[in-house]
Amino acid sequence: MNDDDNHKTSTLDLNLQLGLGFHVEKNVSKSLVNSKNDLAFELSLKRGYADEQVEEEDEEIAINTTNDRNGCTKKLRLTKEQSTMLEDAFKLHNTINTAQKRALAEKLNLKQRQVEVWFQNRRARTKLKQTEVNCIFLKKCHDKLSEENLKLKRELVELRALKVGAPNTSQSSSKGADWNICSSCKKIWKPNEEEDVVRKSSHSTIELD
DNA sequence: CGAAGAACCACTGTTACATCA
DNA sequence: ATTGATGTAACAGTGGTTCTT
Repeated sequence: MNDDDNHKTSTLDLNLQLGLGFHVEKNVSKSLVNSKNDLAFELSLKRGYADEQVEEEDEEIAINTTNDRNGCTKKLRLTKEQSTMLEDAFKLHNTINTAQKRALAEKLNLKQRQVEVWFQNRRARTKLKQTEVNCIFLKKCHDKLSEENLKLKRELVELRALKVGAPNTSQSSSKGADWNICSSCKKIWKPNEEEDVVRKSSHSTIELD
């Protein structure tokens, strides 16, 4: 690592510590990388050469994965410190650009790929959590509206009962009280005059839902 | 200028492993 | 010591965007 690299890393580290690097947009971050003699670095970054270079560097640093007998990568948990710092970075910005990824990976002794995967998984977890919160919220709304709807239907029944029970109507006052709310299906129904109470399937109803 | 292909990135779903009760 | 549940690191597949030819 040359002096320019050290300068770049220390600048980025400072940004990470101060939370500056995650407040800027992607292109602005690129201009940060682009400072001074970093034009060549940016060009190589654009062409993907930088990643190859970093991959080689990654092999030199300690990582949280080991190989088992079959050569498969074994998953090891991130340390508390690594998780905390990743969380802090995520709080500032839930996506990272290449430079930030590189700086974080270097700082945490991880591969860039690990940092990238961590952010992907973290975003997925956040989204899942938010979906759950939204579901709970919508369910509460639904329950509240259902309750309100039921209340309004009951009011309607009462008003109809009053209307049919009022003087100068052609119907008898007792008929208004015939409207019922089925406790199981929550339908408002009016049994036919000759209908058996048990034969609820044929009653005239008002849908509540 | 538009089309095709490459490279990159983010997202989603899945798998495999670590940890805990 | 064993087992099932849970959390999560890692991966594969896919689609969108950007750049190059």
